[in-house]
Amino acid sequence: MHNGKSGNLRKTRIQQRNTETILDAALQVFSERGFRGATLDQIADQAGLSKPNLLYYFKGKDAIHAELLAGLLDTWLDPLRNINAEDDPKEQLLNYMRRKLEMSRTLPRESRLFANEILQGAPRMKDGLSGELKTLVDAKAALIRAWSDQGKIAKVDPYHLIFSIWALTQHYADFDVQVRAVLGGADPFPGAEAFLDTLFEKMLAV
Amino acid sequence: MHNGKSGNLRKTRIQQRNTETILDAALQVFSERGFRGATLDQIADQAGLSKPNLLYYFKGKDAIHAELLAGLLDTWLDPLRNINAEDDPKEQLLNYMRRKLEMSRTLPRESRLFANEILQGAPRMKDGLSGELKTLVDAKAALIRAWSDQGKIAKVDPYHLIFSIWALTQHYADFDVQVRAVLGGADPFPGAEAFLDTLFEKMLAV
DNA sequence: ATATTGTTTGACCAATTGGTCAAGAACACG
DNA sequence: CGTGTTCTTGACCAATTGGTCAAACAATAT
Repeated sequence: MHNGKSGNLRKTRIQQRNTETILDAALQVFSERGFRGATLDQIADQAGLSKPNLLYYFKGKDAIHAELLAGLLDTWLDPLRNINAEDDPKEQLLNYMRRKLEMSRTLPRESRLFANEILQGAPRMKDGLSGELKTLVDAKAALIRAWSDQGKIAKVDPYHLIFSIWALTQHYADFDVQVRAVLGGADPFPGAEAFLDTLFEKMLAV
Repeated sequence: MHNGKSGNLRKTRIQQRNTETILDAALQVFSERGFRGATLDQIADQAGLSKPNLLYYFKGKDAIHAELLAGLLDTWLDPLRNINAEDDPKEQLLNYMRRKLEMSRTLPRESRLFANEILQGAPRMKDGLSGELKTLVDAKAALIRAWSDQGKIAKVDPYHLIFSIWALTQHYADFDVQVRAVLGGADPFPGAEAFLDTLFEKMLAV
């Protein structure tokens, strides 16, 4: 029986293993070629399976892509959720930045998958952006604004502060080729962390 | 006679007009769908020409894309070239940031074309990155480092400073959909300019 | 063992798409 | 005008690619 996109309650060991293999292969290929640039043959190749076998586990190219995107926004926003009214403001914002930078280092494929989707106008994620994303950012921006007003951090536009964290950290995953070309191939992350630490210290200091 | 990619010494008025129309249409389509996501039919449509007519002026899809990329890196790096040893350091860096932000506002298609190319691993631009780009950045980074050492600006890693300018400004063009979704559709640029001005003031202050 | 269910694939389609070509339409110019 | 050149396009190809299907091949349960 064809079970397609239904939850992750896979029946057999084989199903579990193969869906994981396929999703990992698809993440690889989609992230480096974009949705339309990726072919089922490439994904099948990368997964070490035949194309019809791929389509035994997923209804189609769109379904694979959709499943990858489904969890992505959530994963991506998770660090932002941890920001709360109780803990130290500056420390939390620095930590958020650090976690995002860490994600660029350890999950570059996910970052590029996301970047590809946004670059193309987010045709399969628009809802998530103006719904889940906006709601969460609005809430955290209000919190940051309060900190600003109370003099706990410098006066900054909370929205652009959040954008700057996204831009600065994701840049190292999304523009990796360019960064490494300029640095002559050296690992950018140690330098990036030091730079961003100092930068955000200065930005937020009252 | 087929004149293809040869310089821009077009013969007739018609050739001049049509090559321009095609390149503009191609910029539009490539920037919003990526190289492989774009089709000749879409470009022809956008240009108001037939597909064979497109191919009368350009040798193929690659040739159109190549011609667009050819000038792009140059245009993109132009503001950086203006940084010199004579004028005021902080003022120049602020100006560079402002010009890059301005380019994100007025040339978002070019920014996205560039982003697309880098995201895919820069298959058609690698040489430019490790050649022209690296050389220029190395030179300007040395200059910035000197300013740092002389106490004319704060102590900052010049490479990551440059990366931060790219990341922060291009983000508003490349992630436009996301930014506008969060802001509820409002124009991000006025706020961005104010935010980035303050940010770079603080970053560079001795 | 054997029937049942789950998995895999070679052989095929139909649609899309980059590109060709010959012939017609528009244009330049003596 | 007339004629050679430039421009334009409808009709086609061949290759790629997302997707199907029946038949073969494993696993598992009884």
